[in-house]
Amino acid sequence: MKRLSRPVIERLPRYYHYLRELTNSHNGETVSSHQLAEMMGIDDTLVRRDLAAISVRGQPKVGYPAGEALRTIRHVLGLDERKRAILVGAGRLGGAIASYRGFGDFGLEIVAVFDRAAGQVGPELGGVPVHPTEGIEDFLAERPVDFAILTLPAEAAQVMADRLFAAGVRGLWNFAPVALEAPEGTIIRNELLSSGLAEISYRLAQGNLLRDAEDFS
Amino acid sequence: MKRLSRPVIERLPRYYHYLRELTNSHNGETVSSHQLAEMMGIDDTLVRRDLAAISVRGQPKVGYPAGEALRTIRHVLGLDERKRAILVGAGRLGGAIASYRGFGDFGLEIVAVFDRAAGQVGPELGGVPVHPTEGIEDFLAERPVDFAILTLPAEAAQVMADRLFAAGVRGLWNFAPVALEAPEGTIIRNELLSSGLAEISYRLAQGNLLRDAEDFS
DNA sequence: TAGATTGTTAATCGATTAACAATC
DNA sequence: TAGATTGTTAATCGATTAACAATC
Repeated sequence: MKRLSRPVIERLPRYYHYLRELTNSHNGETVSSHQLAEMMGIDDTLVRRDLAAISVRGQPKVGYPAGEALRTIRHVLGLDERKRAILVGAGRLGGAIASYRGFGDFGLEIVAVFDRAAGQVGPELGGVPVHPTEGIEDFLAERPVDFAILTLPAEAAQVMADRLFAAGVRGLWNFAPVALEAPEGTIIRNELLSSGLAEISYRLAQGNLLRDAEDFS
Repeated sequence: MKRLSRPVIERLPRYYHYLRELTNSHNGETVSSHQLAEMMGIDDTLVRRDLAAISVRGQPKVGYPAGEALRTIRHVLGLDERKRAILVGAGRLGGAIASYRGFGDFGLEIVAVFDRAAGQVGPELGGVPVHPTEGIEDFLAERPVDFAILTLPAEAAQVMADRLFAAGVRGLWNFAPVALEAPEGTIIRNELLSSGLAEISYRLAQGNLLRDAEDFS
């Protein structure tokens, strides 16, 4: 398969979301590009183009097979592969992520939590064992992971990121409110939640309260 | 000022972030488009274009005034205006957001937290008073807010969103893992955290570990 | 068959980048 | 002045949408 463009990659989880809704409400054997387009707030040509890009074929006059589309998206995004991760920083946000069960559907398995003050956190967080930060390197040497989730304060984030990459971590899902640098050959996704707040602020300030198709991100 | 395009709006918080770093490390009186471009991982022409769009003028041979650029972005994004919000859903994620102080720099003031089981949460969360959900309408009638932050489970989210909009809320910052519908004339931003996970999953699956300028979102 | 819907090519649109003149 | 950097116009690039033929 050709490498997908960024816009397509960003739409796939949304297709996935809506297709799941459709297939749950058992009237969802097939779905037309028009239906999906309406749910997504985009043009139906774009839906057909996206589905073609991941080789989901429809039938004229009938539509697309919803279940197959769902499975294909799962596969293309790699959601059907287990991804082992550690979480660093057992603050409130870290606790929320460690406890949230929904990521399991996306193949995520958090195998350990690390915190400077592990003792104060307790032996487990969201059912995951908590260890002191010092032990990260040893842990990773024995049990490598696919990526790390970073939920530390801004000040501590870059240092920890460097440490993690040095210890062989290949990817980082960063929730610290700072844009982190990653070395060549690794992947990083910075979730700057304040960007969302900035957008809301801008739109409120503009008095631009009209909702458009782009409200989903 | 002309209405800004979505890509520009998404870059402004990042400029803001880097400009703040620069001005903190006191060698930051002026900054060149080249410097900013490097930090952002984008072309320097784009930086000049963006700054021009918000009427920040530079001086040939010198660069752009960092402090002024910072203030202008604050103003354009409306970060210098106080935004009053309520937070609905005092789970772990809600607690993390209510407790996080950094949003204050963006003008956010969370004035109340609501939860179905307010009694179990306690009288305060992150220093904000906690009330039972039943009281939302009365509260908003007396003390209107600019928007609401939603940190509920997926099942409860749409019903609560409808309730909030009916009670006159004009904007919604939604962290529930579901894309919510908003009525005409209101704004909504859905933070689907699982989209970030999907992207990481895809990139790991592709073995595409090369970091590019797009790693920031 | 007629009608609906897919699949794809061509046109459009918008954002980014290249080129370069203006300017301090 | 010479050189560096801005500001802007033109070119390019990529994504979306329009048009429409193919097809069940």
